[in-house]
Amino acid sequence: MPELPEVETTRRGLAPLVERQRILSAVVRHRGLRQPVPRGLEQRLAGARVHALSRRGKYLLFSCEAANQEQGTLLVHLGMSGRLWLVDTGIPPEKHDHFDLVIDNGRVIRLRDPRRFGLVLWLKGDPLAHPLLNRIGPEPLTEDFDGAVLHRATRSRSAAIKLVIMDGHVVAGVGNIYANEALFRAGIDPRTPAKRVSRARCDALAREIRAVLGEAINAGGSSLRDYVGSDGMAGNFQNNFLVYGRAGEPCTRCRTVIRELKQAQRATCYCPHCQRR
DNA sequence: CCGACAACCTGTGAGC
DNA sequence: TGCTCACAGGTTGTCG
Repeated sequence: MPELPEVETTRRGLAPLVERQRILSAVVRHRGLRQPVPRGLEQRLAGARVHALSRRGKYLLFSCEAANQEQGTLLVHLGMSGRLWLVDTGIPPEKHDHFDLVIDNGRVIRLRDPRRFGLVLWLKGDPLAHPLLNRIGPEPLTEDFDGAVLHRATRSRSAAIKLVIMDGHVVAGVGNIYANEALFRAGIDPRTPAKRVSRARCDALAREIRAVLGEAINAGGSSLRDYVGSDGMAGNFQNNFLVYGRAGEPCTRCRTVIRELKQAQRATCYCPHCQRR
C-alpha cells in the first residue's frame, strides 16, 4: 500500500491527535509481523506519553517517554498492505487488525495489515542509531538530496537506474509507483545502467523524484485498492499517474503505447519514446 | 562492495 | 460457480 507520500499523509493525519497524548494501553493481537512484535511492548507503552510523531523513509517514529521515564521510540512500518488510522473506542477489531494504541482522548490508533510485512518495534535510546534506520539514504524532500547526491551514489552501480532509486540506502522512501513516475517525468529509460546516467540527468531525476513525491503528499497520497488515509479519506494522486498501471494506453505526452516489463519481479511501466537511455 | 534471487503473507482478479 | 495462477504499494537475508 504505502510509499512515502502515503506514510507522510498518515503521519500528518495522526500527529495532531497523538502528540502530547498519553497512551492508556496497547493491544497486540498478532505478533507475527516482519519481525515479531516484542514481548513486553504493551507494558512499555502503557502510560507512556508521545512527544512527537515523525517519519524516516517509510518508517513512522512515535517518540515516547515511558511511564518509568525511559525514553524510547515506537517504530511502525506499514509494509505492503499496512494502514494505520484512528477509530473510536468500541469499534471491534477485524481479522487483520493486529495492533491498537489506546490514547487518552478516547480513541484508538489501529494497525491493519493483511500481509503482515509491516513492523512494530520498541527502540531504546537514539532510534536513528538502530540498524533498520542508520543506513537509510537521504530524505528525498530535504536538502540532503539532490542531483549531486544521486550522481555520486550511482557511479559504482551498474544495476538499472530504477532499481537503484528504489534502494532505500541510496534515497529513502522511493517505491515502485513513484520510481516509475519520476523516471517518466525525467525522460529516462528505467533499464539504463545507473552509472551511465549523466550528471544533468541525475539533476532532472532528483528534481522529479522530489516533485512527484511532493505532489502526491499534497493530494493526500494515492489510494489503491482499499487504501484510505488516517482520517478515512482517500487520497487521489492515483488519478495523476502518467505511466504506472497504464501499460497499453497511449502516452499522455506523445501518444506512443506505454509498455510494461519486469525488473526484479516488479512491474515497470514506461514510454519507449519519451524515455531514453 | 555489488547484483540476483528467494523469502516473508494474504487477498484479489483474470482466465478457464 | 469454483478452481488455479499471477500479481500487489516493501524490505531483508543469502549466496556467488
